[in-house]
Amino acid sequence: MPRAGLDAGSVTAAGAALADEIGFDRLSMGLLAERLGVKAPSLYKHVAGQADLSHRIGILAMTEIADAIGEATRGRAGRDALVAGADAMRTYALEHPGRYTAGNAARPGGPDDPLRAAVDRLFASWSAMLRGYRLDPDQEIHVLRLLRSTLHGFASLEATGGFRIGIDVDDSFTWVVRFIDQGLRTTRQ
Amino acid sequence: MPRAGLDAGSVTAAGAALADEIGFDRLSMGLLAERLGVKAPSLYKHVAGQADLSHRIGILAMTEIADAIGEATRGRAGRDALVAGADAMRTYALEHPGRYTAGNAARPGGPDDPLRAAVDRLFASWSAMLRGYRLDPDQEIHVLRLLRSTLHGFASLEATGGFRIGIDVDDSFTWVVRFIDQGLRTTRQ
DNA sequence: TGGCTTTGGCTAATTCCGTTAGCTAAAAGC
DNA sequence: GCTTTTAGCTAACGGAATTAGCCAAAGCCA
Repeated sequence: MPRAGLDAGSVTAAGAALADEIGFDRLSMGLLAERLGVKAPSLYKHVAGQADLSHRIGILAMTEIADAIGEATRGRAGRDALVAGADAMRTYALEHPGRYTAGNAARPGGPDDPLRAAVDRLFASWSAMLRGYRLDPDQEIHVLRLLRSTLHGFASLEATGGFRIGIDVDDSFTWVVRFIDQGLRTTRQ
Repeated sequence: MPRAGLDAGSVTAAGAALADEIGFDRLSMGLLAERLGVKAPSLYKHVAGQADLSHRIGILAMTEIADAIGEATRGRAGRDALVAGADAMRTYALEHPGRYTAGNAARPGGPDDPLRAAVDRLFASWSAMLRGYRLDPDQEIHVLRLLRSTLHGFASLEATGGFRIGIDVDDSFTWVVRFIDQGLRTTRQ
C-alpha cells in the first residue's frame, strides 16, 4: 500500500475540481476518495470532515475570484476596469460552478478564519473595479452592493440555467454592465 | 391510530414552513414527519420523496412570489410599480428564506410540469414591474435580466448574510432600485 | 346496518453516506 | 538500524431516505 501523497491542499483542490464537474451539492466524501484512489476514511487525515472540505473549497474560490478580478482590472480604470472585472467574475462562475457555489455558501467561523482574509481581498477587488468613477463616499457602499448583487445574481442565474436557453446571454451581460457604467457616470445625488 | 388528515398540499405547506424556520438545506423527511405528528414513511403516501417535496415547495414559492409582486404592482406603473414590486420580492425572500431557496433550486421536469406555469406567471409579474417605461422591445429582455439579476442577487446576498452586519441595507436597497429607475428613464440606444 | 374497497397510517428492513476507532505499514528522524 | 510519526486501511456505528408489507380507518353502496 504505497502512499498517495495527499495533503489538505491537494484534497481541497481535487474536491473543488470534482465539485465543478458534478455540482457542489453532489460532492461526497466517497466520490472524492474514489477520485483520489483512496478510501473515504483516509480523507479524514487531511480535512476534518465534509463541512471543513466545503469551507476550504469556499476559501479557495474566494481567493481565486479575487485574483481573477484583480488581474483583470490591473492597470485599468473606469469603464475598462468595470467591464474587465465583470467579465472575469462571470467567466469564473461559469467555468467553476462548484467552487463558485462553495464560495457563496461559506461563512466565516472564528475571528481568524482565513476565509475572512479571502473575503477582504475580494472586497478590495470589487473596489478596484470602481476606480476611476468619482463616487460620493456616502454612496460607495451602495454602489458596491449594487455591483455585487447584479453580478452575483447574473452569474448565479446563468450558472443554474435560470435564463431561458441561452438566447443573447452574452449580449444581456454586456448590456447590463454598460447600464451600470452609464448610471455611475450620471449619478448625482 | 386516528388519521392525520394530510394531503400533498398540506405536507408541502408544512415543509415550506419548516424550511423557512430551519433553512432549506436542513429540511429532512424525518423532521417534517415529526412536525406533522407522523412517522417518516407515512409522508410517502402524499409526496414521492424528498426531491418531489422540494420541487413542490419550489412551485409554491414561485407562485407566491408571482402573486406578491403582482399584487404589489397592481394599479401602479413606472417607478411606483418598480419600487413596490422590488419591495415585495425582497420582503418575500427575507420572510420566507427556505421557500425562496427552494424556488431558485427548482428545475422543471417535464413539458407539463406545473413549475413551468408558475415560472411563466412570475415572468409576467416581472414584466408588470416595467410597465410605464417606454422600453425598446429589443432591449426588454436585457432589462428583465438586469432586474432579475439585481433583485435576486440582492435578496440572495442579504438572506444568506452576505452583507456586513446590516448597516444601511434598507438604504442600499432603496438606492439600488432608484438607480435602476433612473437608468431606465435615460436609456437611449 | 353491514360488508367491500380504498386509503393512510405503522413497523421492519435496506441502503447509502458521513464519521469514528483502532490496526498496520510506510516514511521520517536520529 | 531503530524509533516515532504519519497516512493509509478495515470494521463498525448512526442517521437519513426509501421500500415492503401489514392493518385499521374512512368511504361507498346495497
